[in-house]
Amino acid sequence: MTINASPVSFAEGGGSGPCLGCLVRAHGVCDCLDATDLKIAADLSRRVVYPAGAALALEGLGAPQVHNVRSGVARLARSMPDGRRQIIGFALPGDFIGLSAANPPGCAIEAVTDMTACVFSKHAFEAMAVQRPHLLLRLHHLAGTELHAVQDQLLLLGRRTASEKLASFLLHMHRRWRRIAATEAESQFVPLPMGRRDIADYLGLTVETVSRTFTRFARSSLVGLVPNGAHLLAADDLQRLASGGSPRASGHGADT
Amino acid sequence: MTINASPVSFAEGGGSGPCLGCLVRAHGVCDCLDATDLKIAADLSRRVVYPAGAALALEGLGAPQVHNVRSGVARLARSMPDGRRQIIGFALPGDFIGLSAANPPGCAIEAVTDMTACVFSKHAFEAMAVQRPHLLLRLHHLAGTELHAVQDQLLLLGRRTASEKLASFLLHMHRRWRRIAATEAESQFVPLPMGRRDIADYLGLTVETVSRTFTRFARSSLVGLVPNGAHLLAADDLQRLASGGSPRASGHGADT
DNA sequence: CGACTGCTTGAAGTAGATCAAGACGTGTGG
DNA sequence: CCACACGTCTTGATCTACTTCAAGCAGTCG
Repeated sequence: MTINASPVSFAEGGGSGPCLGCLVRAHGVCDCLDATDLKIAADLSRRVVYPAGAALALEGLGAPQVHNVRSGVARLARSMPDGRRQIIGFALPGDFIGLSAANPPGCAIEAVTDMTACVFSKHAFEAMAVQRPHLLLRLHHLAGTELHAVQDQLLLLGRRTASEKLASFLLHMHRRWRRIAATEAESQFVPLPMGRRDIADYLGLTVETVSRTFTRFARSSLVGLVPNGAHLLAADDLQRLASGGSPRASGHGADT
Repeated sequence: MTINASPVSFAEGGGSGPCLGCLVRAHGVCDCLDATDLKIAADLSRRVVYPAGAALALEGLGAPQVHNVRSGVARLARSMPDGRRQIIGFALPGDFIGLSAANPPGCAIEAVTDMTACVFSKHAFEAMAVQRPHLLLRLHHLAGTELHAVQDQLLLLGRRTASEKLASFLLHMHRRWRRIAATEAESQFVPLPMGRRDIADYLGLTVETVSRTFTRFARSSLVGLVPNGAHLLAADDLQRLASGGSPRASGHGADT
């Protein structure tokens, strides 16, 4: 039950500048740093490898560290004493966890897949940030984006039906992945490395409902299901569904 | 139907320093400003009176202004094309709307009661902020708090039952009001100036369910209902209810 | 005083939860 | 290689918490 994998860390600061070759730099906070500052950041951070299931931070304790995801996917979750869990968000490559992002006093952070991240001491990172208006502004901007995203999530959780939730989720993830992997910009494929349980806890549903809704989507040829992902076969129909375009009448002819 | 009340604005900058006497200053962003900066802020802002129902900002358009609530209550809401609405939050006296708070690209902002606010041009306010580390830090801190609050709301909307939602809401509002009106620190009274509809849209429920749940609480002597408010008669029971204390007592230790 | 609007209460309906098997891998060990 | 256990995903049957529909009721305001 409890996956107790321990992270493998290896300091890599001071090398020939690991950040310069960072594949996700353009999408993250580090984009606004010049070569000099990148060097400083590299010295301040350590590259850490987390196996799937590892905990980067425990719920309740404010993490003393901030993370910059290089590869893999993490989930931020908050849960209730009786086990009910709400996933606050998924952190994809390039995402920054801990400051602007979500984790003020306590959100559990766990690796969904094997992942690598740049880890800074929160304190040191903040100290660096206050010196650099560029970076501070970037963080402020990220906080705004974050806030907006989480508001959408409020609307989704409070007012959308199961189908609308799942459709929104697929489109949302598709957009996020596409931003990262510009190579396959045209691809209608959405990687879904997280399990059904995670999706359910993200959308405020049960696994069964998620599974059933996926099946219904597949039967209506809205999506093609494959292990760890989905192909969006009718993105515009999904879009209409997501925004409540066809309220209440979801049956696309394919009944029984 | 459409309440089209227009705000009454009157510039008051430059007077004998209206901010110094501001009753909510200690709770808001302005707390970190000294007399000189307060004067500058006063010159930058105008005091505006909004009647209940007035719109401070429309959904979809990024508001070009930021608001500092002096008195009264506002609601931030986002809604779907078919009318379903989710209230993102309520702004109480001392709350700051627009920057750290919620309103990046578009949340409708409406006055729940008659209210007064200090209104800044977003641009001018930001310009002032970047010059003042104190203020910027305060805003950053506020953004963190905001983010944390909204995460709680995600958990509430996604995983809590109607009773748990309402109990949480009452306790949450009680805490917030108490922080403002230090005078009545001991009071178990919670002002609820917003209507049932607003509460329902905040909690992801219907008016009927909110009303029924209130009635049930009142019958169980958990709360005493009065117009525009409630007395918390058994705050600890409510607290237990809010955190999911009641379901399946004891139970065999299923987890490790 | 009657129209309006917001709150409450009741009865009926339903989306999604819960309970309960099966199907499908996937890894382990013989 | 198979046999077995284990976890995730799917599917079906039933149940229920909340919604929807439909009145009543109490302030409020012209």
